[in-house]
Amino acid sequence: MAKNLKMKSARAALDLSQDELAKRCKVTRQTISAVESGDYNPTINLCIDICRALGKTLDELFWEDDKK
Amino acid sequence: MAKNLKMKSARAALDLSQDELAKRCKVTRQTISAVESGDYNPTINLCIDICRALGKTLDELFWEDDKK
DNA sequence: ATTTTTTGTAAAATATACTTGACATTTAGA
DNA sequence: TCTAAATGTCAAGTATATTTTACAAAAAAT
Repeated sequence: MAKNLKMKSARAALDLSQDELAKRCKVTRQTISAVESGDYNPTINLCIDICRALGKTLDELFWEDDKK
Repeated sequence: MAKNLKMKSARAALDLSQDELAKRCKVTRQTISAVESGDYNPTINLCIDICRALGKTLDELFWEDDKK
């Protein structure tokens, strides 16, 4: 799976560490790290929590409109 | 959790049964039923598969912008 | 009215998301 | 340099998403 660079840059834009984002989403730093590195299939609720913490929507962080 | 009526109506608009949608998403009918009834926390990959099968995006089917 | 399809739901089993704890490496600041 | 914060990753455990099998009821079709 591809790395989630959109999420990584959205987090960087807010100057948040993985640990800080993890706390706001009530998961562990390892989980955030795994989601960003892309070798993961997180639940929609976690994705929504991440989006809210980063001020983005699902489409902005987790949707790829290129076909297939 | 609230029922996912956006998903239910998107499926109805295409005249697809839960079973048919389930096959296209490679999950069981029960899983689709649970997602629609809302007492569930599906994975993002399943959500994406459902969106693609129904011709919608994540924001259209799984995002609530009015929440807090 | 009767059959067939669709849907709701439930218990037990399996697959996997997520945690906990830990250690190594990289990056940023002093 | 030196140090601390940030990140990558791994193994083992726990929580939960998803499957399998099954039955009953609602809706649609004949």
